[in-house]
Amino acid sequence: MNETLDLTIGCESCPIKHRAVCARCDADELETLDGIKYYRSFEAGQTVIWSGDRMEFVGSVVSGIASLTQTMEDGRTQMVGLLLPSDFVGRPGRETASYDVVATTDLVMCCFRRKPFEAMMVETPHVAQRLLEMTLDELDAAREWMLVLGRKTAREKIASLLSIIGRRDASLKLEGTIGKIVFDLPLTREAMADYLGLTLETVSRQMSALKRDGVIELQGKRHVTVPSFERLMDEAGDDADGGMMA
Amino acid sequence: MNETLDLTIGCESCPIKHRAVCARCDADELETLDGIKYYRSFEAGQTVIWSGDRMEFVGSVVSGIASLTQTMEDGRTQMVGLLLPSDFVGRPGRETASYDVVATTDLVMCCFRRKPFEAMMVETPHVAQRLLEMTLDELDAAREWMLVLGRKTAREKIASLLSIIGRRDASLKLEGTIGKIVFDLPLTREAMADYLGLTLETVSRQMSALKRDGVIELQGKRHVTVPSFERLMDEAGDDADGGMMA
DNA sequence: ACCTAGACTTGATCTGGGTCAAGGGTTCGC
DNA sequence: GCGAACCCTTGACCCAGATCAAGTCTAGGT
Repeated sequence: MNETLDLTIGCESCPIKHRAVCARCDADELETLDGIKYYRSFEAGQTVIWSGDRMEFVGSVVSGIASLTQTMEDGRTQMVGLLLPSDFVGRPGRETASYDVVATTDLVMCCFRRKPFEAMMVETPHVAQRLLEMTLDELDAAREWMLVLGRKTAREKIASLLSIIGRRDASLKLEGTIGKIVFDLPLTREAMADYLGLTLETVSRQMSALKRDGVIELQGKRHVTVPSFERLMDEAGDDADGGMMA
Repeated sequence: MNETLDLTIGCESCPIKHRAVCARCDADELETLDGIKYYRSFEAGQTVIWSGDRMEFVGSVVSGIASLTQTMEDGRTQMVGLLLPSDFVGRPGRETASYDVVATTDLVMCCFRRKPFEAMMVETPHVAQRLLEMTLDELDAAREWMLVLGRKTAREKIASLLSIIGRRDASLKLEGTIGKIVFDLPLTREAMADYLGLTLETVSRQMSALKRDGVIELQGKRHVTVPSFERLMDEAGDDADGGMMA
């Protein structure tokens, strides 16, 4: 786990310990990255980059949450990815962005100018390999989400989202308590709806239903307690260990 | 375009001209691949590999169509990817398969034993980089599909699927006629439903509706003529050049 | 203290697509 | 030529989730 993090593309001073240091070859790539990396901060609601814009940088999320969204001309929007701290943003080798990237909460990103980053990738194969692993993980996540979008009921969708956020949050805090999990929802009801392919009213109703049925407890609108994670997974319709393999 | 194909992982005798030859460095990797590659044939309906099984090989589709599907315990299934000739199958670096891979039509695959293939990847960085590009393309496709699954109506879903298959098919045949497109549907109504998150009855009804409205013509059940590709794209709800960028 | 705005909840009603059911067409083996 | 197995179509009905419409709750701002 820690060894994997060490191979993540990132930077020295991030609160999340992830650096472009390769455990295998003992080289420190930070040297080659210096001068091309910089930080960018965004307020909640700000757009980081618009779909179709020229992409000047790649980078990773340091703190906060960003989301990838696609919008149709008539305004229907679908969130196609949730970027949590340590997630990579951008696509080496492509000139323009394919989706809108929006700061869902206040957000800090660690960026690298794209061209020099691509050059470095060619010279340091293990960075490309690490990037491949990360991309394959994202692909798996996207495909798991396709099952959620295509076949699950509203209640199962909510439970799936809560279990993903809960798991990520718990593992970041290293408090992998079996059973009980506590976390703050970083998304508005509307953002949840956009991620799940629902309306915000349906999200609200199903949250109330899950609360009524004792699957979750709510302190305020955003603070969630899950008394039994197994129960939540069950509601999500996943087999018990489904997401643990990733 | 041709240069890209030359970099695709593949083999010498495939009907599709794709080989692991690197245009950049003039090396021919086939040499290192010999002895670890082999062919496998499957009949329509056969399962290539089950989710959770140990993955002994990676490879690419030579002819026919395979699909990646996920199934819930109660039998609901969602197709999460469609593999057309030249598409890569498998995940270097992972021991077990994440989805069922099913032969949708008769299928021939060109396979490489996974371990030696992984070893080769480490030694020949440009293969890893080509694989990264392909994976990023797949990720884009998966995310585009999330919009289809989450926000589009049944009619738009059908139109989206037809435009994807039609485009792929037309570009393979190099008959990129502007406007009119003719192709054979390689999927049953049920497979279409599984891909679109619909029931087969709804697929059938919407196909009839598109036919009634002159968006498509049907000769038999599977042979499709699209008189105006622009019209089809319009029905799909994409902006006109949406899928062309990929 | 009061006002406003954004985030959320809840109710009433409507509808797109699911479900159930009854066919039709083709292709196979016998 | 006949049944059987698929694959596909069409109709009738139903329901989960969308839509429309009031509200409530909370945090700021003045």
